[in-house]
Amino acid sequence: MAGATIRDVARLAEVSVASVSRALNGLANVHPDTRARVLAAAKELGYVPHAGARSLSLARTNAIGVVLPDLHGEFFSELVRGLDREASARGYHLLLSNIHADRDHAAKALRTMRGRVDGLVVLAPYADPVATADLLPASLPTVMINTPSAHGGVSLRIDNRAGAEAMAHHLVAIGRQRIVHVTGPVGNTDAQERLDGFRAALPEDIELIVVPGDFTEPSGEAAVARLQDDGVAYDAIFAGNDLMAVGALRALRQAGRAVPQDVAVCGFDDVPLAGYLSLTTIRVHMTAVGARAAARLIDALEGCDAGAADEWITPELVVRGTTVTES
Amino acid sequence: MAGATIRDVARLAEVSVASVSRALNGLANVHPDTRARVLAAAKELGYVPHAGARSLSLARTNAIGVVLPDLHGEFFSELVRGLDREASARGYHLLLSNIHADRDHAAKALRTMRGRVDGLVVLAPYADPVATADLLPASLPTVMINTPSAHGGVSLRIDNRAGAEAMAHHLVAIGRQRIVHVTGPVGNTDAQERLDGFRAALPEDIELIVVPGDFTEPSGEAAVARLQDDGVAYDAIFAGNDLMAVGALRALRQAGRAVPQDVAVCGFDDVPLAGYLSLTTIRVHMTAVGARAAARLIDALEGCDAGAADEWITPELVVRGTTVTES
DNA sequence: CTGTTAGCGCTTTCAA
DNA sequence: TTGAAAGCGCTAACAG
Repeated sequence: MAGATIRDVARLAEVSVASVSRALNGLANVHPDTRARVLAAAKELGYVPHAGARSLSLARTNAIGVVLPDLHGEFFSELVRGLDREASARGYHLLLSNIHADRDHAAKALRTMRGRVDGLVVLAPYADPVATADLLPASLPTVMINTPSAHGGVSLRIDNRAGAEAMAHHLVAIGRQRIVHVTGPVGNTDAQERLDGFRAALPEDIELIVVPGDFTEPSGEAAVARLQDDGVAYDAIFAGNDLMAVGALRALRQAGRAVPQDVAVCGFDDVPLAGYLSLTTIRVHMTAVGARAAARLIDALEGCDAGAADEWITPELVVRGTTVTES
Repeated sequence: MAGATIRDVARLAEVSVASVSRALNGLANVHPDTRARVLAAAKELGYVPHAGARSLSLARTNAIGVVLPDLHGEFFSELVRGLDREASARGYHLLLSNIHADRDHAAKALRTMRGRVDGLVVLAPYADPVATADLLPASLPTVMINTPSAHGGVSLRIDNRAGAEAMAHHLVAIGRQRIVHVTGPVGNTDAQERLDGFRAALPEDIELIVVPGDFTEPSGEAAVARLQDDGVAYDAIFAGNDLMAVGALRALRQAGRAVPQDVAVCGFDDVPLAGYLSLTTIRVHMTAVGARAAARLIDALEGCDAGAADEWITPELVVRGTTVTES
């Protein structure tokens, strides 16, 4: 019952292990009769090839390691889904490894991937790309997500700037003049890029009011409260992410201001709740990111890589009821 | 740069490969000097052991295969998080494999796990447990989730009945008399168990009105509309899942009925939206399910398994504003 | 077309 | 305490 080997099959079929290997792998140079005998023997024994042994022999595992800082939420599951879709379509498995803040742990986790996978997709937990690159086993091809490719490998970047620009154009197009941006936490790269892109895309005659936030719902609420207290006039709020936009919506409702008539509200990310609340936002299509990451890595593994070192994924503007009145 | 082997280390340290192996694995019978030389050589070469080769030799991979029908949503990511938490705490990796409806594909996916993983956690895509069990490579220990353990292995079950019973008690406790249950699709096991448990826990003097649904939001909306049309009187709705409860809430609001005063509303699952809408529901703690599944599997692998074949995970009643007025 | 054989990189008896 | 050597299960020359 427990694991017939290729040798057992060879014995039963009365051929050599080489013939079994050839027959089972569909090579051409096998006599039909031989192949039939092998297939029959394999079926009779319930033979299943031992992937580990195969990998060792071929020096290929057909698996890719996925290293993530954190396994939370929608973001993660979409990314993994994209990775899996592409990987399984091309005959690869996914080996998951989540990495916590601890550096040593991270280094060990990466090392134990050697000999298990052919390459790595890494969503770096550290701000410092060089430091992260240092942890990688030099022998493993790697695709980084959202980290500049300091290590000379491939890197996939979310184009936060482009997303923020698209939102700027949208708000201007619907005639908004005095726009508030609620930022993410200081030091957060995504937050910074969104602010920069937004500011850069805004025409001179549009006023931009920047209010600090930290990507949490309460901070969005607080931002609106502060604006009210200070008596600041504005006709649009672009929150650095959807959670803060949701908080802003709540505060605006309490303050009795009409959305989108008085104030247009929008966020970034397109979390599931955004659809429910009809929030205009920027969708970061993580499924696509995952699929591209897997595709680039496998291309590299199979020696047919073409693309540039850095590839940008452009997020998509999703216009909903918080910026335009719905028909 | 690319992958020093144990032999390289041995050569540099001027010892045998056996000594390198012993030194690196921390065995006792190694002279301190030897160990030091080996460690130095390993560090100099940047040696990282080849997990694949190690597995083959030890007949242990320290990986567990996770086979899921579908990688969608919160449900999935919570489950994986639980699996990963337990697995990585005990030194195991997770190898992901999603299985589509196609049987042959499923069988192949399962087979290619042999030699890659030490055991399997399977969330069966098929209603028929026996058929699913048949696909499993007989040699791999397996924990099934939400499938009766027809195969003689371990099985983790979500206790839908217990959840529905808890909800029944809650609704009765708050004085509801004529209760509607919106069912899931016919043939769905979860849906059936929820209905059965709910019915069984309701006292004789409480009226139960069963309305068909299909686990979608529109079907929850439609159910309420139908009740209105038919002029049916009721003071509570227990939807078979949260999505339908959300639909029901929307329809009730349109119909101008007050929640929870006129009608108490509750669901099942505790999706993220439920918290936002303050929906009373039953939380299925998938993280716990995942962690238990990994724990049971690893226990079995390491020969210290104790528990029963079937283990029930009891979901938790979460009381919110759609059944009781919030303080 | 088929069998023999030498590895893949590591662990582990078995002797020394 | 150490080294030589035999595998783990499979693939891939290389001869026949």
